[in-house]
Amino acid sequence: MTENTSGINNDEQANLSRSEQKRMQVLESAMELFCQKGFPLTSMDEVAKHAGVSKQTVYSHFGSKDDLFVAAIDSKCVVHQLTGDILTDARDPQRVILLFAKQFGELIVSKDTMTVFKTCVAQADTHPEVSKLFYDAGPKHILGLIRDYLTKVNQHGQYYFENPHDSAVRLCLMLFGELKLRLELALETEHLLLSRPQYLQDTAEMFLRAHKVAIK
Amino acid sequence: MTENTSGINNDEQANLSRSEQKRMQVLESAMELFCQKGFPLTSMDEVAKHAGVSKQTVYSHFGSKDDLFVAAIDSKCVVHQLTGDILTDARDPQRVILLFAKQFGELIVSKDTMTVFKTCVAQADTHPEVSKLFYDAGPKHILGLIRDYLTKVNQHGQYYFENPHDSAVRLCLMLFGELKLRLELALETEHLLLSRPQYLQDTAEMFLRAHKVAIK
DNA sequence: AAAATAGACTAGTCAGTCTAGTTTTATAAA
DNA sequence: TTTATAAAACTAGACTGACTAGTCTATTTT
Repeated sequence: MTENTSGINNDEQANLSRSEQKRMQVLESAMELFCQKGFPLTSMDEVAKHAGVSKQTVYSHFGSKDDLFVAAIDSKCVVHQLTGDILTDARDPQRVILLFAKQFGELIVSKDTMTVFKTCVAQADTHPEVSKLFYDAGPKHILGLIRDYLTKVNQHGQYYFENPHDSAVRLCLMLFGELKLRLELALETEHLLLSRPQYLQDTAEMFLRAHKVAIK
Repeated sequence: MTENTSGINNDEQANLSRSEQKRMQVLESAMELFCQKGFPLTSMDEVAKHAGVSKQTVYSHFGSKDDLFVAAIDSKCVVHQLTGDILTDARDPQRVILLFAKQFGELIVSKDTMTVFKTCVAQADTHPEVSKLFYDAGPKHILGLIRDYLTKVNQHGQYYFENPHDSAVRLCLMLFGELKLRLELALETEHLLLSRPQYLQDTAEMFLRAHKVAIK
């Protein structure tokens, strides 16, 4: 009979209903544990237990701990891709850059971003492919967006960015602030959180001031 | 016996001649291995072997692996303390900031600095005292130096830094450049090394431009 | 006598394999 | 439609082999 009311391939339905579901459970547990406790301190037994799955199932879906790690970080990166929809109006850089500063400034120090970043850095030597995934999905992507925006702003003569790429780098780095460094080092951050919005705004203004075209 | 041909203090020679010498060997090996392979992947047997010393000797000088780690990072930090002797002439910020940019820009991406930093970050959650040591000896120290310098520059009216501390943070972060991020992630850096001096100079100029007092 | 040595030893962890038995699902006959 | 059946996927848990922090002992050096 091979009954199938939908037009969708049999395999696809079958695989997603159980096998693929287990796969997802494993992947989600791996993301959580790898980012929470780090790669070396997370054991495969733990992942299996957390996913409510047997160890053999973990190994039948992902051949090794390394493979699982790569798959987990890859998923995390895909989830957090951000769009450049703010970076459009080239006629009003004051508003756009300030808005971007606020958004990026929060994103970069969010718990999720920090944990993925730290996990990638910690394993960079042993898992370069993971670093690459992260860099392309994160920094490279966002630098491209800003560089393109600054290039457009150049055409309106109000501001001038001689090297849009380098300017994009400088802007993003400044927006890290002390906060990011202290988060990386797991130091106390309470006193910085309050002044953070002001810091981000000041940074946006300082950035534009440095590139304002002289005489009006 | 206690023979001593030189005029140097007995204690110093005696203490340094065996026990302290072994201690130094262990400490130096620990610094090297912890920074090279990271804390979790360095075993005490390895440290002992690298130092040409027995395991028991390691344990008699440093009670545990954790103690040894703290001692090793502490030593590394002390060695790399940098002075603020460049940051003096408040009348010529162009020259001073450019000089600082070049020096700091190289220091921050040096192999030694990077490895210590990465090691501290990797162990920040499990060894917060190590993070503190690093932060105080490194970032905190240098930010203090620049903040004080910018405050002095303020008094000459040519440049104005409304918030010298935040300005110091922004300057240092910008000087990281793409290079530091790519080094953290162990990605290819060849193409950046060539343009690095220009990037540092542009950054110094951009920084000053943003704080130049308007009318002359 | 104090300090260093080699190396055995304990007790624990973990990646990955293997076994043996159970559940799910696809297929195809009744 | 129901039912039989075989393949595929999952399960618990034992097991191998390798590694590690830290202790202990017996011996040698200074």
